[in-house]
Amino acid sequence: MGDLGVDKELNEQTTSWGRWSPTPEQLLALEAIYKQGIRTPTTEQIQKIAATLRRLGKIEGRNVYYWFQNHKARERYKRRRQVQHDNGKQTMDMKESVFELEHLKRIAIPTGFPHASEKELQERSTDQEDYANWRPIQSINSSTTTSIELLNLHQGKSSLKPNNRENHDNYLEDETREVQTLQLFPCRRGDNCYLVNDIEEDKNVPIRVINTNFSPNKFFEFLPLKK
Amino acid sequence: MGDLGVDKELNEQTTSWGRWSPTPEQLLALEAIYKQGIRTPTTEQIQKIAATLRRLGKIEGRNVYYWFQNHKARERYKRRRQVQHDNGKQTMDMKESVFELEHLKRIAIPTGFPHASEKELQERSTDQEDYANWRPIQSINSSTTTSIELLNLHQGKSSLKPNNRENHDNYLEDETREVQTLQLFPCRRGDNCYLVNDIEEDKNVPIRVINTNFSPNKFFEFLPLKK
DNA sequence: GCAAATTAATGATTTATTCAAG
DNA sequence: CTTGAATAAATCATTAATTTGC
Repeated sequence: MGDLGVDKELNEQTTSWGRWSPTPEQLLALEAIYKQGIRTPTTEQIQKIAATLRRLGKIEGRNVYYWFQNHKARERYKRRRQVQHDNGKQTMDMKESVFELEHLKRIAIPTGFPHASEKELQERSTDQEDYANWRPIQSINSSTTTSIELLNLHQGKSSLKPNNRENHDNYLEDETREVQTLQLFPCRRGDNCYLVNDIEEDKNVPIRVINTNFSPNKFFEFLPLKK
Repeated sequence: MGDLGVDKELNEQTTSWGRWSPTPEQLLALEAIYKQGIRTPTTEQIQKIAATLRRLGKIEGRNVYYWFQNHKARERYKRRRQVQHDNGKQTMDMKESVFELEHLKRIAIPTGFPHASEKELQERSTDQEDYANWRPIQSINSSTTTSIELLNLHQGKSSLKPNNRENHDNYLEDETREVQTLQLFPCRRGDNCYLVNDIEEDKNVPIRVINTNFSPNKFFEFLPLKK
Protein backbone atom coordinates (compact mmCIF):
# COMPACT_ATOMS: atom_id res chain seq x y z
CA MET A 1 0.00 0.00 0.00
CA GLY A 2 1.07 3.56 -0.11
CA ASP A 3 0.84 4.84 3.43
CA LEU A 4 4.09 3.93 4.95
CA GLY A 5 4.12 6.80 7.27
CA VAL A 6 0.56 6.62 8.30
CA ASP A 7 -0.03 6.95 11.92
CA LYS A 8 -1.64 3.93 13.36
CA GLU A 9 -3.92 5.91 15.51
CA LEU A 10 -5.10 7.85 12.60
CA ASN A 11 -5.59 4.73 10.67
CA GLU A 12 -7.74 3.19 13.31
CA GLN A 13 -9.77 6.27 13.58
CA THR A 14 -10.39 6.69 9.94
CA THR A 15 -11.21 3.12 9.29
CA SER A 16 -13.63 3.10 12.14
CA TRP A 17 -16.04 4.89 9.94
CA GLY A 18 -16.07 2.31 7.30
CA ARG A 19 -15.61 -1.31 7.89
CA TRP A 20 -13.32 -2.67 10.43
CA SER A 21 -9.80 -3.30 9.35
CA PRO A 22 -7.66 -5.34 11.65
CA THR A 23 -4.34 -4.01 12.71
CA PRO A 24 -1.40 -6.23 11.90
CA GLU A 25 -1.19 -7.18 15.52
CA GLN A 26 -4.82 -8.11 15.67
CA LEU A 27 -4.47 -10.11 12.53
CA LEU A 28 -1.56 -12.05 13.90
CA ALA A 29 -3.47 -12.71 17.05
CA LEU A 30 -6.53 -13.92 15.22
CA GLU A 31 -4.50 -16.17 13.02
CA ALA A 32 -2.74 -17.56 16.02
CA ILE A 33 -6.02 -18.29 17.68
CA TYR A 34 -7.23 -19.90 14.54
CA LYS A 35 -4.20 -22.10 14.45
CA GLN A 36 -5.01 -23.19 17.92
CA GLY A 37 -8.00 -24.87 16.50
CA ILE A 38 -10.66 -22.33 17.09
CA ARG A 39 -13.02 -22.27 14.19
CA THR A 40 -16.38 -21.22 15.41
CA PRO A 41 -15.82 -19.41 18.64
CA THR A 42 -18.61 -19.31 21.08
CA THR A 43 -20.18 -16.14 22.23
CA GLU A 44 -18.05 -16.10 25.26
CA GLN A 45 -14.93 -16.73 23.30
CA ILE A 46 -15.80 -13.98 20.92
CA GLN A 47 -16.29 -11.60 23.75
CA LYS A 48 -13.03 -12.48 25.31
CA ILE A 49 -11.12 -12.27 22.10
CA ALA A 50 -12.63 -8.96 21.25
CA ALA A 51 -12.05 -7.60 24.69
CA THR A 52 -8.47 -8.69 24.60
CA LEU A 53 -7.67 -7.52 21.14
CA ARG A 54 -9.25 -4.22 21.80
CA ARG A 55 -6.06 -3.19 23.39
CA LEU A 56 -4.49 -3.52 20.00
CA GLY A 57 -7.02 -1.38 18.31
CA LYS A 58 -10.60 -0.90 17.64
CA ILE A 59 -12.52 -4.12 17.40
CA GLU A 60 -15.98 -5.40 18.08
CA GLY A 61 -17.37 -8.81 18.77
CA ARG A 62 -19.00 -8.92 15.42
CA ASN A 63 -15.67 -8.34 13.76
CA VAL A 64 -14.31 -11.38 15.48
CA TYR A 65 -17.33 -13.35 14.52
CA TYR A 66 -17.11 -12.35 10.89
CA TRP A 67 -13.43 -12.85 10.78
CA PHE A 68 -13.67 -16.45 11.87
CA GLN A 69 -16.52 -17.14 9.55
CA ASN A 70 -14.69 -15.73 6.60
CA HIS A 71 -11.33 -17.12 7.45
CA LYS A 72 -12.68 -20.58 7.96
CA ALA A 73 -14.63 -20.49 4.75
CA ARG A 74 -11.80 -19.12 2.70
CA GLU A 75 -9.21 -21.43 4.08
CA ARG A 76 -11.46 -24.31 3.25
CA TYR A 77 -12.06 -22.98 -0.19
CA LYS A 78 -8.42 -22.54 -0.94
CA ARG A 79 -7.57 -25.92 0.38
CA ARG A 80 -10.26 -27.68 -1.54
CA ARG A 81 -9.37 -25.94 -4.69
CA GLN A 82 -5.91 -27.26 -4.20
CA VAL A 83 -7.10 -30.73 -3.41
CA GLN A 84 -9.20 -30.81 -6.46
CA HIS A 85 -6.38 -29.67 -8.57
CA ASP A 86 -4.15 -32.33 -7.17
CA ASN A 87 -6.41 -35.28 -7.00
CA GLY A 88 -9.37 -34.64 -9.16
CA LYS A 89 -12.96 -35.44 -8.77
CA GLN A 90 -12.66 -39.15 -8.61
CA THR A 91 -10.60 -38.96 -5.52
CA MET A 92 -13.04 -36.68 -3.93
CA ASP A 93 -15.79 -39.18 -4.32
CA MET A 94 -13.67 -41.84 -2.83
CA LYS A 95 -12.85 -39.65 0.05
CA GLU A 96 -16.44 -39.06 0.75
CA SER A 97 -17.14 -42.73 0.71
CA VAL A 98 -14.50 -43.28 3.26
CA PHE A 99 -15.80 -40.38 5.18
CA GLU A 100 -19.25 -41.81 5.42
CA LEU A 101 -18.05 -45.28 6.02
CA GLU A 102 -16.01 -44.25 8.94
CA HIS A 103 -18.89 -42.44 10.43
CA LEU A 104 -21.06 -45.43 10.11
CA LYS A 105 -18.45 -47.49 11.81
CA ARG A 106 -18.36 -45.13 14.65
CA ILE A 107 -22.05 -45.15 14.89
CA ALA A 108 -22.12 -48.85 14.89
CA ILE A 109 -19.88 -48.98 17.89
CA PRO A 110 -21.08 -46.21 20.04
CA THR A 111 -18.87 -46.95 22.95
CA GLY A 112 -15.90 -48.32 21.14
CA PHE A 113 -14.46 -45.07 20.00
CA PRO A 114 -12.94 -46.32 16.86
CA HIS A 115 -11.88 -42.84 16.39
CA ALA A 116 -10.57 -42.59 12.92
CA SER A 117 -9.22 -44.57 10.12
CA GLU A 118 -5.71 -44.22 8.92
CA LYS A 119 -6.94 -42.34 5.97
CA GLU A 120 -8.70 -39.85 8.07
CA LEU A 121 -5.75 -39.37 10.22
CA GLN A 122 -3.60 -38.70 7.25
CA GLU A 123 -5.97 -36.09 6.09
CA ARG A 124 -6.13 -34.52 9.39
CA SER A 125 -2.46 -34.37 9.76
CA THR A 126 -2.30 -32.80 6.38
CA ASP A 127 -4.57 -30.09 7.44
CA GLN A 128 -6.57 -29.75 10.52
CA GLU A 129 -9.00 -27.64 8.72
CA ASP A 130 -12.11 -29.66 8.86
CA TYR A 131 -11.17 -32.02 11.55
CA ALA A 132 -10.05 -29.75 14.24
CA ASN A 133 -13.61 -29.06 15.01
CA TRP A 134 -14.98 -32.48 15.02
CA ARG A 135 -17.57 -32.96 17.55
CA PRO A 136 -17.87 -35.57 20.14
CA ILE A 137 -19.65 -38.66 19.16
CA GLN A 138 -21.20 -39.33 22.43
CA SER A 139 -22.98 -36.97 24.58
CA ILE A 140 -22.94 -38.23 28.05
CA ASN A 141 -25.72 -36.53 29.74
CA SER A 142 -26.37 -35.79 33.31
CA SER A 143 -24.97 -33.53 35.86
CA THR A 144 -24.30 -29.90 35.84
CA THR A 145 -20.77 -30.15 34.75
CA THR A 146 -19.72 -27.56 32.34
CA SER A 147 -16.41 -28.84 31.32
CA ILE A 148 -15.32 -30.89 28.45
CA GLU A 149 -13.58 -34.00 29.26
CA LEU A 150 -11.22 -35.27 26.76
CA LEU A 151 -10.08 -38.71 27.42
CA ASN A 152 -6.44 -38.96 26.93
CA LEU A 153 -5.12 -42.31 26.09
CA HIS A 154 -1.71 -41.23 27.07
CA GLN A 155 -2.39 -42.04 30.59
CA GLY A 156 -0.54 -40.65 33.48
CA LYS A 157 0.23 -37.51 31.69
CA SER A 158 -0.08 -34.44 33.63
CA SER A 159 -2.61 -32.31 32.02
CA LEU A 160 -0.87 -29.31 33.31
CA LYS A 161 2.49 -29.60 31.79
CA PRO A 162 3.56 -32.59 29.86
CA ASN A 163 7.23 -32.76 30.50
CA ASN A 164 8.98 -35.54 28.76
CA ARG A 165 6.45 -36.20 26.22
CA GLU A 166 7.70 -38.19 23.37
CA ASN A 167 6.92 -36.13 20.44
CA HIS A 168 7.56 -36.39 16.79
CA ASP A 169 5.73 -33.30 15.89
CA ASN A 170 7.75 -30.21 15.67
CA TYR A 171 4.77 -28.12 16.06
CA LEU A 172 3.86 -29.71 19.28
CA GLU A 173 7.41 -29.62 20.38
CA ASP A 174 7.28 -25.93 20.19
CA GLU A 175 4.08 -25.81 22.01
CA THR A 176 5.31 -27.75 24.93
CA ARG A 177 8.30 -25.55 25.32
CA GLU A 178 8.28 -23.58 28.43
CA VAL A 179 6.57 -20.43 27.85
CA GLN A 180 5.35 -17.20 28.91
CA THR A 181 2.00 -18.66 28.54
CA LEU A 182 -0.27 -16.45 30.31
CA GLN A 183 -2.72 -18.80 31.71
CA LEU A 184 -5.25 -16.83 33.47
CA PHE A 185 -7.33 -19.82 33.83
CA PRO A 186 -4.78 -22.41 34.57
CA CYS A 187 -5.78 -25.95 34.42
CA ARG A 188 -5.96 -27.55 37.75
CA ARG A 189 -4.97 -31.06 38.28
CA GLY A 190 -7.82 -33.30 37.60
CA ASP A 191 -9.55 -30.92 35.38
CA ASN A 192 -8.60 -32.82 32.31
CA CYS A 193 -7.25 -29.74 30.91
CA TYR A 194 -6.48 -30.01 27.34
CA LEU A 195 -4.36 -28.05 25.04
CA VAL A 196 -5.89 -27.36 21.77
CA ASN A 197 -2.53 -27.77 20.24
CA ASP A 198 -2.51 -31.37 21.17
CA ILE A 199 -5.04 -32.02 18.57
CA GLU A 200 -2.52 -33.66 16.39
CA GLU A 201 -1.48 -35.97 19.07
CA ASP A 202 -4.98 -36.92 19.76
CA LYS A 203 -5.32 -39.26 16.92
CA ASN A 204 -6.45 -42.16 18.93
CA VAL A 205 -8.01 -40.17 21.60
CA PRO A 206 -11.71 -40.43 21.72
CA ILE A 207 -13.45 -37.32 22.59
CA ARG A 208 -16.29 -37.20 24.92
CA VAL A 209 -18.39 -34.57 26.35
CA ILE A 210 -19.75 -34.73 29.75
CA ASN A 211 -22.86 -32.79 29.96
CA THR A 212 -23.48 -29.46 28.45
CA ASN A 213 -26.01 -27.59 30.33
CA PHE A 214 -26.14 -24.06 29.28
CA SER A 215 -27.69 -21.67 26.96
CA PRO A 216 -27.03 -21.90 23.30
CA ASN A 217 -24.95 -19.43 21.49
CA LYS A 218 -26.48 -16.26 20.43
CA PHE A 219 -24.39 -14.72 17.82
CA PHE A 220 -26.91 -12.16 17.05
CA GLU A 221 -25.50 -10.26 19.91
CA PHE A 222 -22.69 -9.36 17.62
CA LEU A 223 -24.71 -8.62 14.63
CA PRO A 224 -26.05 -5.26 13.80
CA LEU A 225 -29.54 -4.59 14.86
CA LYS A 226 -31.11 -3.41 11.78
CA LYS A 227 -34.12 -1.77 10.40
CA MET B 1 -13.65 -9.23 -6.21
CA GLY B 2 -13.52 -12.16 -4.00
CA ASP B 3 -12.73 -15.57 -5.20
CA LEU B 4 -15.68 -17.39 -3.79
CA GLY B 5 -18.46 -18.71 -5.79
CA VAL B 6 -17.00 -18.01 -9.14
CA ASP B 7 -16.41 -21.43 -10.43
CA LYS B 8 -19.58 -23.37 -10.50
CA GLU B 9 -17.98 -26.56 -11.54
CA LEU B 10 -15.47 -26.34 -8.84
CA ASN B 11 -18.14 -25.55 -6.40
CA GLU B 12 -20.09 -28.62 -7.11
CA GLN B 13 -17.11 -30.73 -6.53
CA THR B 14 -15.76 -29.06 -3.53
CA THR B 15 -19.03 -29.02 -1.79
CA SER B 16 -19.32 -32.69 -2.21
CA TRP B 17 -17.55 -32.96 1.05
CA GLY B 18 -19.76 -30.58 2.79
CA ARG B 19 -23.29 -29.81 2.05
CA TRP B 20 -24.97 -30.89 -1.02
CA SER B 21 -25.71 -28.13 -3.39
CA PRO B 22 -28.02 -29.01 -6.21
CA THR B 23 -26.97 -28.18 -9.69
CA PRO B 24 -29.42 -26.07 -11.63
CA GLU B 25 -30.33 -29.12 -13.62
CA GLN B 26 -30.97 -31.12 -10.53
CA LEU B 27 -33.05 -28.37 -9.14
CA LEU B 28 -35.17 -28.19 -12.24
CA ALA B 29 -35.64 -31.89 -12.11
CA LEU B 30 -36.63 -31.88 -8.49
CA GLU B 31 -39.09 -29.12 -9.06
CA ALA B 32 -40.57 -30.97 -11.98
CA ILE B 33 -41.02 -34.02 -9.86
CA TYR B 34 -42.53 -31.92 -7.17
CA LYS B 35 -45.00 -30.51 -9.60
CA GLN B 36 -46.02 -34.00 -10.45
CA GLY B 37 -47.46 -34.19 -7.04
CA ILE B 38 -44.72 -35.94 -5.18
CA ARG B 39 -44.52 -34.52 -1.71
CA THR B 40 -43.17 -37.18 0.56
CA PRO B 41 -41.43 -39.67 -1.64
CA THR B 42 -41.01 -43.17 -0.44
CA THR B 43 -37.68 -44.76 0.02
CA GLU B 44 -37.90 -46.35 -3.35
CA GLN B 45 -38.79 -43.11 -4.98
CA ILE B 46 -35.98 -41.36 -3.24
CA GLN B 47 -33.51 -43.94 -4.37
CA LYS B 48 -34.73 -43.75 -7.88
CA ILE B 49 -34.63 -40.00 -8.00
CA ALA B 50 -31.17 -39.88 -6.56
CA ALA B 51 -29.90 -42.51 -8.90
CA THR B 52 -31.29 -40.70 -11.86
CA LEU B 53 -30.14 -37.26 -10.91
CA ARG B 54 -26.72 -38.48 -10.07
CA ARG B 55 -25.67 -38.14 -13.65
CA LEU B 56 -26.35 -34.46 -13.32
CA GLY B 57 -24.06 -34.15 -10.40
CA LYS B 58 -23.39 -35.50 -7.05
CA ILE B 59 -26.47 -36.32 -5.07
CA GLU B 60 -27.47 -38.72 -2.37
CA GLY B 61 -30.76 -40.06 -1.24
CA ARG B 62 -30.76 -38.00 1.86
CA ASN B 63 -30.41 -34.89 -0.27
CA VAL B 64 -33.55 -35.80 -2.08
CA TYR B 65 -35.31 -36.52 1.14
CA TYR B 66 -34.38 -33.24 2.70
CA TRP B 67 -35.12 -31.32 -0.39
CA PHE B 68 -38.66 -32.56 -0.50
CA GLN B 69 -39.19 -31.98 3.15
CA ASN B 70 -37.97 -28.45 2.99
CA HIS B 71 -39.49 -27.61 -0.29
CA LYS B 72 -42.85 -28.75 0.83
CA ALA B 73 -42.63 -26.90 4.08
CA ARG B 74 -41.37 -23.72 2.60
CA GLU B 75 -43.74 -23.62 -0.25
CA ARG B 76 -46.49 -23.96 2.25
CA TYR B 77 -45.11 -21.17 4.29
CA LYS B 78 -44.72 -18.86 1.37
CA ARG B 79 -48.19 -19.65 0.26
CA ARG B 80 -49.57 -18.94 3.66
CA ARG B 81 -47.75 -15.71 3.83
CA GLN B 82 -49.00 -14.68 0.46
CA VAL B 83 -52.56 -15.37 1.45
CA GLN B 84 -52.20 -13.26 4.51
CA HIS B 85 -50.73 -10.47 2.55
CA ASP B 86 -53.54 -10.55 0.09
CA ASN B 87 -56.11 -10.39 2.79
CA GLY B 88 -54.34 -7.52 4.38
CA LYS B 89 -55.40 -8.69 7.77
CA GLN B 90 -52.10 -9.39 9.27
CA THR B 91 -51.42 -8.07 12.66
CA MET B 92 -48.39 -6.19 13.64
CA ASP B 93 -47.00 -9.26 15.22
CA MET B 94 -47.49 -11.16 12.09
CA LYS B 95 -45.73 -8.61 10.02
CA GLU B 96 -42.96 -8.49 12.48
CA SER B 97 -42.58 -12.19 12.61
CA VAL B 98 -42.56 -12.60 8.91
CA PHE B 99 -40.16 -9.82 8.50
CA GLU B 100 -37.81 -11.23 10.98
CA LEU B 101 -38.11 -14.66 9.63
CA GLU B 102 -37.08 -13.40 6.30
CA HIS B 103 -34.38 -11.01 7.20
CA LEU B 104 -33.44 -11.33 10.80
CA LYS B 105 -33.03 -14.95 11.42
CA ARG B 106 -30.42 -14.43 14.02
CA ILE B 107 -32.25 -11.94 16.05
CA ALA B 108 -34.48 -13.03 18.77
CA ILE B 109 -38.13 -12.77 18.16
CA PRO B 110 -39.91 -11.22 21.07
CA THR B 111 -43.04 -13.20 20.70
CA GLY B 112 -44.01 -16.45 19.23
CA PHE B 113 -45.28 -16.92 15.78
CA PRO B 114 -48.94 -16.17 15.70
CA HIS B 115 -49.40 -18.01 12.50
CA ALA B 116 -48.02 -21.16 13.95
CA SER B 117 -51.37 -22.67 14.44
CA GLU B 118 -53.25 -25.69 13.37
CA LYS B 119 -55.09 -23.76 10.72
CA GLU B 120 -52.10 -23.80 8.51
CA LEU B 121 -52.63 -27.41 7.88
CA GLN B 122 -56.02 -26.81 6.43
CA GLU B 123 -55.18 -24.41 3.76
CA ARG B 124 -52.82 -26.68 2.04
CA SER B 125 -53.97 -27.16 -1.42
CA THR B 126 -52.37 -30.18 -2.72
CA ASP B 127 -50.10 -28.67 -5.19
CA GLN B 128 -51.11 -25.31 -6.40
CA GLU B 129 -47.94 -23.79 -5.21
CA ASP B 130 -46.87 -20.98 -7.32
CA TYR B 131 -43.24 -20.55 -7.94
CA ALA B 132 -43.41 -16.86 -8.45
CA ASN B 133 -41.49 -16.20 -5.34
CA TRP B 134 -38.82 -18.69 -5.98
CA ARG B 135 -35.46 -17.40 -6.61
CA PRO B 136 -34.52 -17.48 -10.23
CA ILE B 137 -32.54 -20.43 -11.19
CA GLN B 138 -29.27 -19.50 -12.65
CA SER B 139 -29.41 -19.12 -16.32
CA ILE B 140 -28.54 -22.39 -17.80
CA ASN B 141 -26.82 -22.66 -21.02
CA SER B 142 -29.08 -24.56 -23.30
CA SER B 143 -26.25 -26.73 -24.34
CA THR B 144 -25.69 -27.86 -20.83
CA THR B 145 -29.29 -28.24 -20.02
CA THR B 146 -30.40 -31.76 -19.69
CA SER B 147 -33.93 -32.64 -20.26
CA ILE B 148 -35.21 -34.84 -17.57
CA GLU B 149 -37.52 -37.58 -18.32
CA LEU B 150 -39.82 -37.60 -15.44
CA LEU B 151 -39.38 -40.69 -13.52
CA ASN B 152 -42.07 -43.16 -13.16
CA LEU B 153 -42.43 -42.88 -9.50
CA HIS B 154 -45.87 -44.17 -9.11
CA GLN B 155 -45.27 -47.79 -8.98
CA GLY B 156 -44.72 -50.21 -6.18
CA LYS B 157 -44.65 -48.54 -2.86
CA SER B 158 -42.06 -49.29 -0.34
CA SER B 159 -43.00 -50.08 3.17
CA LEU B 160 -40.05 -48.15 4.40
CA LYS B 161 -40.84 -44.58 5.08
CA PRO B 162 -37.96 -42.22 5.31
CA ASN B 163 -39.53 -40.27 8.02
CA ASN B 164 -40.46 -43.17 10.11
CA ARG B 165 -37.70 -43.15 12.59
CA GLU B 166 -38.17 -45.05 15.72
CA ASN B 167 -34.74 -44.58 17.02
CA HIS B 168 -31.97 -42.17 16.41
CA ASP B 169 -29.19 -44.57 16.30
CA ASN B 170 -28.15 -43.67 12.87
CA TYR B 171 -26.38 -40.45 12.97
CA LEU B 172 -23.94 -38.98 10.67
CA GLU B 173 -21.89 -36.17 11.75
CA ASP B 174 -22.07 -33.69 9.03
CA GLU B 175 -20.60 -30.48 10.03
CA THR B 176 -17.52 -29.99 11.95
CA ARG B 177 -17.85 -28.70 15.38
CA GLU B 178 -15.29 -27.54 17.70
CA VAL B 179 -14.06 -29.44 20.61
CA GLN B 180 -11.66 -27.16 22.06
CA THR B 181 -10.77 -26.24 25.48
CA LEU B 182 -9.34 -23.12 26.71
CA GLN B 183 -6.12 -21.31 26.61
CA LEU B 184 -5.63 -20.64 23.07
CA PHE B 185 -2.63 -18.61 23.38
CA PRO B 186 0.64 -19.93 24.42
CA CYS B 187 2.95 -17.37 23.10
CA ARG B 188 6.18 -18.91 22.12
CA ARG B 189 9.39 -17.15 21.83
CA GLY B 190 10.71 -17.02 18.35
CA ASP B 191 7.48 -17.82 16.77
CA ASN B 192 5.49 -15.43 14.81
CA CYS B 193 4.02 -14.54 18.06
CA TYR B 194 2.46 -11.22 17.90
CA LEU B 195 3.27 -10.47 21.45
CA VAL B 196 6.86 -9.77 20.83
CA ASN B 197 8.74 -7.23 18.89
CA ASP B 198 7.23 -4.15 17.61
CA ILE B 199 4.37 -3.82 19.93
CA GLU B 200 4.12 -1.55 22.81
CA GLU B 201 4.75 -3.22 26.07
CA ASP B 202 1.31 -2.56 27.37
CA LYS B 203 -0.09 -4.07 24.29
CA ASN B 204 1.30 -7.45 25.03
CA VAL B 205 -2.05 -8.88 25.51
CA PRO B 206 -2.49 -12.35 26.72
CA ILE B 207 -5.17 -14.03 24.84
CA ARG B 208 -7.06 -16.82 26.25
CA VAL B 209 -10.45 -18.19 26.09
CA ILE B 210 -12.10 -20.27 28.61
CA ASN B 211 -14.21 -22.96 27.35
CA THR B 212 -17.15 -22.52 29.56
CA ASN B 213 -19.55 -22.65 26.81
CA PHE B 214 -20.01 -24.60 23.70
CA SER B 215 -22.67 -25.30 21.26
CA PRO B 216 -25.12 -28.04 21.78
CA ASN B 217 -24.55 -31.16 19.87
CA LYS B 218 -25.71 -31.14 16.40
CA PHE B 219 -25.51 -34.40 14.76
CA PHE B 220 -26.42 -34.98 11.29
CA GLU B 221 -29.21 -37.34 11.19
CA PHE B 222 -28.47 -39.94 8.70
CA LEU B 223 -31.34 -40.77 6.56
CA PRO B 224 -33.01 -44.01 7.34
CA LEU B 225 -32.52 -45.07 3.84
CA LYS B 226 -30.86 -47.64 5.76
CA LYS B 227 -29.77 -51.04 5.33
C1' DG C 1 7.30 9.71 -6.78
C1' DC C 2 2.18 10.38 -7.09
C1' DA C 3 -2.32 9.37 -7.65
C1' DA C 4 -6.01 7.76 -10.86
C1' DA C 5 -7.37 3.32 -12.46
C1' DT C 6 -7.52 -1.39 -11.85
C1' DT C 7 -7.26 -5.63 -9.42
C1' DA C 8 -7.10 -8.47 -5.39
C1' DA C 9 -8.53 -9.17 -0.46
C1' DT C 10 -11.53 -9.36 2.75
C1' DG C 11 -15.10 -7.37 5.91
C1' DA C 12 -20.05 -7.60 6.14
C1' DT C 13 -24.72 -9.46 4.49
C1' DT C 14 -27.71 -12.41 2.69
C1' DT C 15 -29.34 -16.92 1.41
C1' DA C 16 -29.68 -21.86 1.77
C1' DT C 17 -29.12 -25.95 4.25
C1' DT C 18 -29.32 -28.59 8.25
C1' DC C 19 -30.23 -29.47 13.06
C1' DA C 20 -33.14 -30.78 16.70
C1' DA C 21 -36.63 -29.44 20.22
C1' DG C 22 -41.47 -29.83 20.61
C1' DC D 1 -44.04 -32.66 10.83
C1' DT D 2 -43.29 -27.82 12.36
C1' DT D 3 -40.28 -24.46 13.50
C1' DG D 4 -36.73 -21.63 15.78
C1' DA D 5 -31.80 -21.75 15.62
C1' DA D 6 -27.24 -22.50 14.05
C1' DT D 7 -24.13 -22.49 10.39
C1' DA D 8 -22.00 -22.78 5.94
C1' DA D 9 -22.24 -21.11 1.20
C1' DA D 10 -22.73 -17.42 -1.63
C1' DT D 11 -22.81 -12.76 -2.43
C1' DC D 12 -22.29 -7.87 -1.89
C1' DA D 13 -19.43 -3.96 -0.88
C1' DT D 14 -15.46 -1.50 0.66
C1' DT D 15 -10.81 -1.32 1.55
C1' DA D 16 -5.81 -2.49 0.41
C1' DA D 17 -2.52 -3.57 -3.23
C1' DT D 18 -0.98 -3.01 -7.58
C1' DT D 19 -0.50 -1.19 -11.91
C1' DT D 20 -0.08 2.52 -14.95
C1' DG D 21 0.79 7.01 -17.11
C1' DC D 22 2.54 11.01 -16.28
